[in-house]
Amino acid sequence: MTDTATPVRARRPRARKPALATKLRPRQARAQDTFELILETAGQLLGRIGFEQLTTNLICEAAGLSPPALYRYFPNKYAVLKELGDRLMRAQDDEVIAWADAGGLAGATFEERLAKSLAIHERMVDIQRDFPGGLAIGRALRAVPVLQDIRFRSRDVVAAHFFKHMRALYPATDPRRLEVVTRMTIELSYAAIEMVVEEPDRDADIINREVCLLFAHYFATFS
Amino acid sequence: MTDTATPVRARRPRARKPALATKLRPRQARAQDTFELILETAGQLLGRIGFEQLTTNLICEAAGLSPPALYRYFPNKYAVLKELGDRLMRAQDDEVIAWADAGGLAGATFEERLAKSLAIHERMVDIQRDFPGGLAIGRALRAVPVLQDIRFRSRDVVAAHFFKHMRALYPATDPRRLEVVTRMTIELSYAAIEMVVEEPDRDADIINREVCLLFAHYFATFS
DNA sequence: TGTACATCAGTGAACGCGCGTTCACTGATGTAC
DNA sequence: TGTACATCAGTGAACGCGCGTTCACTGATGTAC
Repeated sequence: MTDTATPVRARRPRARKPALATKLRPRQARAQDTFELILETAGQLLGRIGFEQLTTNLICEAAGLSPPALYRYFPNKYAVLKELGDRLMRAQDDEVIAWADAGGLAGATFEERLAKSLAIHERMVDIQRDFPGGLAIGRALRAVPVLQDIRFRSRDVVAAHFFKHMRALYPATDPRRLEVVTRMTIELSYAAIEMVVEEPDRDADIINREVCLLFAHYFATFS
Repeated sequence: MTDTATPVRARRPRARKPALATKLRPRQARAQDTFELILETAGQLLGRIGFEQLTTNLICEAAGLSPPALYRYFPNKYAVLKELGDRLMRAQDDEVIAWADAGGLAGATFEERLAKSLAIHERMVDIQRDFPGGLAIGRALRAVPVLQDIRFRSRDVVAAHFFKHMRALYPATDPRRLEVVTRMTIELSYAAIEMVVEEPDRDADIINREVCLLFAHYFATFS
């Protein structure tokens, strides 16, 4: 006879996928303020304690709100992180796509191309640096499985725009190679931006410049 | 009169610094196996669920151990992560330092330098890919405040070795610039390695090659 | 222009769960003689 | 070579805390007439 008691089912260690969508959107001005306060507080906390220590209760306490106020808008802390991540990515994407569409990748001389890419690179650094908890958010987007899609999608959108321009600029290059090169460049740019953001200021300028030099010399070999 | 009740002290949201050192080192063969089992299980779980969902109880359950067995060796889960991070970094550092000390950065021709750097790059990718949870560990080293020092120290050690060789190879370059360039290159290499590890195989080879091309063309401008 | 009502926004207090951790213990291994 | 003892290794069971979350409620804002 088998044991009549229900056998202990080993809990399957799988990544639970928490809901990420915001719940109610605020309708009144007061509610909009609360919504923004939650995000800003979360961003600041994130920068100080890292996203792993971040809890909904802590956000509420630091924002001077009661927990149900947060739960009115966000189902859990991942939804807060997602909203922050979306905003950071969108802020950077909008800027860099506009730059590319305005011919940022093109340039008659090496110096012109270098100057243009340096300008956008510094702009990206500024955006991430000024965003509350920007560095921590960027890292969370890498490290938290449920948030990774945000980063991938952002990268893909930017890559698609870049690729369009790259093909026009380097028509003799194998498109497949060019596509991978574009994605790789964007990925490394993200890494460089994060490096600069966490770097003491005295080195930041050198790194910015050298990263752009690195890419410029590389692309000079394309045709 | 002030209230006699102790005022509620707002908890200061600061990153608590958990102890990271391992406690007892295993002495008997059986204990050594347990120690390794904990690390291997943690690595595998990490790859599946991410380090935020990782708990000591979960590691124990998956390893078929009781919690006190883990606590015999590790004071908390960060100590487990630290040990994993140390091992991954050490595995990569040892290899890349040996490569540099054997003249990996030098080469008579562009092609020779390219081939050498491609070889070490692929080796790094293999190490991280074969390491259980390697990708997740790499990300945890970036994203978890208490673990960041491991990555920084690793990067600095490698950078110091590289710099020694770089100065010899490019004596006409401002040492300060060369130092920053070295660190930046290493940082971007890490990012590229992570990108390749998470990339579908078909693109991995292209990315590997292009990253090395990127660096090779850049360094070709130094003297 | 005021009033009644509907809806929106936020609170106080508590809950259950599971995480990190520990206690008192048993069993396994090593060693002195 | 066997035995007694010390130390090492791991278990079962439980703990307290705090996290995520919810309930029933009050107060604020908007709107129909």
